[in-house]
Amino acid sequence: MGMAERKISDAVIRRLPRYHRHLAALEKEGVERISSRRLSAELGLTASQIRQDLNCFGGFGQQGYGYSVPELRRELGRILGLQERYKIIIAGAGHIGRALLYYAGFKDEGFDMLAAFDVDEELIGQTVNDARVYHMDEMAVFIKNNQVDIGVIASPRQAAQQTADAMVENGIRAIWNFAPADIHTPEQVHVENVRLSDSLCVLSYYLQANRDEY
Amino acid sequence: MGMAERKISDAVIRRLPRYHRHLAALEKEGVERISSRRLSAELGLTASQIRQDLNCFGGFGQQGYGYSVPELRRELGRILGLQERYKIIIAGAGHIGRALLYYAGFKDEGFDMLAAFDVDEELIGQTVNDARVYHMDEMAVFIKNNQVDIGVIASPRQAAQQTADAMVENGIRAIWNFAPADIHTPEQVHVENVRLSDSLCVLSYYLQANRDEY
DNA sequence: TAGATTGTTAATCGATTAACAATC
DNA sequence: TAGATTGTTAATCGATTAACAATC
Repeated sequence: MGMAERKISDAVIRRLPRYHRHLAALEKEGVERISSRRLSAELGLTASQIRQDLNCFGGFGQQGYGYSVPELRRELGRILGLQERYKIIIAGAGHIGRALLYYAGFKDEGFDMLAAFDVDEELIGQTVNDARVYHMDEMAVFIKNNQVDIGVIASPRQAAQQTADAMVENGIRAIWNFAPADIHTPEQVHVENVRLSDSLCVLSYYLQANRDEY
Repeated sequence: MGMAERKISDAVIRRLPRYHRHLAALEKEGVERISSRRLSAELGLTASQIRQDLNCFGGFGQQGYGYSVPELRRELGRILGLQERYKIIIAGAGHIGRALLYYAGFKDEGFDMLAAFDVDEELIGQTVNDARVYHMDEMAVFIKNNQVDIGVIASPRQAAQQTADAMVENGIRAIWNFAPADIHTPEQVHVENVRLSDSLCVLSYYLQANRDEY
């Protein structure tokens, strides 16, 4: 694998989970096959784009027929690495951190939330949906001992970079960042930013832009 | 306003909050001016792109000098519509909905979380960080009476489209969607999707892709 | 003035869309 | 077979980057 395959663009990767999720829903409904045309209508994309995206990874369809829903769903799951289980820890057991711990859907999708870390003595020692909250100082050792795959940053903005550094230092290669900060990491570490307040700002922009159209 | 101005691309809009946030931080530190070059290094973009982006809205800089941090911050705030206050309601008072109600930062940025709505009798009547939880049936009237600007969908996947319809019907033109569903709305309504599990899938993909490089 | 840095045009790059032959 | 729909190449479109004259 890897090597000679030409690089898949990030734009393509970001559409794959949508395909996967939609196909999973179709599969549940018992739909057996689907054309790129129908898929495009349901997802608000073009059929051409969907076929291009899928053909980055192989020809999963059949001329005149379309795609087998269960097969395509399975292939997308494999491409996304969803057959694996991932170990996750959360830095910051505040409201967002705890909400993530409670979200049961993640476990079903292969993501195990092992523990959270905080500096607030009130929170330390608590158990949230089977995950224990430890003192932040114990994070490094925990990551190493448990071979954690993904680190979530749900700590305050000021602590974000430091937290990321500690995660990277202990072998984490994927960071899910909820702090409104621009985190710098070595390039082999993938950072996925969830910038909640940025996305509210975008809503604000479009509300204003619409208002100005009169 | 509006009219003749050529349309600003969504890619540009999505960078504006990052500029704004970074400039706000610089301003707090007392930094008075900054060049596109330095800004680009700190944000991981190119200087050229930053100048292009800003010049969609006007020439805020000065040759040989750069940009005045407070002035550019102010201009970006105005462009994003952040001088206004926005009224928000949340459909779904589960863990995510409540975490959003608790996030104090939003209020500071002009976003007032007025109320939440749910069908769970246990939650109805509770007060979360000054916001009351009402029965879902009361949402429509509340939106109309209070001229709500932004509707947050933090309800289960199955209820998402129906919730969105109710919001749109009652005049909401901006939706912040946390449900893993593709919501369809009239085009004048802006939907901002926060697809948490999609972004976990992207992390999964990159973890696997890295693994395969050996 | 000399040096720095913008605003802006032109060049490049990449992503999306269109088109259609292949084929089920 | 006829109709449908893919896989794939080519055309288009848009976004990013480079370059540099203008100018503080």
